Amino acid sequence: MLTIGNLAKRTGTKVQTIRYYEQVGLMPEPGRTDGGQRRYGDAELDRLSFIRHARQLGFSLDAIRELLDLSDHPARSCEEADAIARRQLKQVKQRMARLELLRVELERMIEECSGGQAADCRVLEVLRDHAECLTDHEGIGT
Amino acid sequence: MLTIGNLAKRTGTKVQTIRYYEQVGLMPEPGRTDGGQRRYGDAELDRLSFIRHARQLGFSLDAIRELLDLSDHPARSCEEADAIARRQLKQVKQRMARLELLRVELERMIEECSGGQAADCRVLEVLRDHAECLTDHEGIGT
DNA sequence: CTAAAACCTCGAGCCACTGGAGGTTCAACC
DNA sequence: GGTTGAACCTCCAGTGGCTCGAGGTTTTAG
Ligand SMILES: [Zn+2]
Ligand SMILES: [Zn+2]
Ligand SMILES: [Zn+2]
Ligand SMILES: [Zn+2]
Repeated sequence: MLTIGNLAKRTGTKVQTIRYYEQVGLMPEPGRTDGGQRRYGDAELDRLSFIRHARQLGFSLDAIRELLDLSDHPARSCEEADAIARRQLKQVKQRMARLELLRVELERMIEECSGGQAADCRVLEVLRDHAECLTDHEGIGT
Repeated sequence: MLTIGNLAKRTGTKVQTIRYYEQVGLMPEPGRTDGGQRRYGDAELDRLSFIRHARQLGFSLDAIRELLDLSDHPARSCEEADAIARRQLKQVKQRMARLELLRVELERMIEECSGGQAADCRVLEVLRDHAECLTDHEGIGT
């Protein structure tokens, strides 16, 4: 029987995160001691490892919920699992493509700035005027 | 004089976002009509365009605050602006590197799955056991 | 003058955690 | 068996960067 702290250590998770997963229904409510502390068994260790691994691969908690559900029903078709993974891959590729555009623009403006006063800063100039950019950047951020 | 709606249209921003920027001190408190509605001039148009463009390039609102400050003080050195841009570039590169690792793992597990039952799904197998992965993925998500 | 489009404020919700306050339980040691 | 201190508990708030909705007011075109 594992305490929540030991489960956390074994899976590289924070204690609060485990309680959060329980709260949102990703982890089951575990058994408790007479004093009310959580105690976990091997099934929960496996489940949390699965969740953490899927998170590291970028899956959302909603996606993980579905994946766990499929993993719990071995007789079902794996079509859905594959579809989730393909969606995830597509998203990753899209993000990479957008980041690549950002990289190019950032590198260019940094390279072109020769220092001095803010008035002549190439970085600030480009930010003030998108016409200085080579590419469009639809969407924001990431 | 621009209404908030027109300013929004011209910059590709949502009205609520403009109000949010005002709330967090990125946009100044504009003039108001007698009835209390916001009215903007060209300075605000420029400022919001700057903010939006910087957001498209992935800068955080905090970074943008500093960049705006420098842009407002042309006599200052541009060292700091360049440093902010370099930090941003570094972050972009790091994210791309991490996404590339995810891409490889996702592609591999999708390719190796030959369909059928969830019991034999390669996607689920890999999620259950990180030993099936080729790379480590420190950090989570993105 | 009326109708409807656009504006206003305030509050909550999103994702996936993370941190803290204030209190209780457990385990090890003497 | 008692003491200590680490680990646990619940509940609440905050993060970033918006986004939406309710319920009400102002503006503007016809
Ligand atoms: Zn510069
Ligand atoms: Zn641009
Ligand atoms: Zn499969
Ligand atoms: Zn792995």
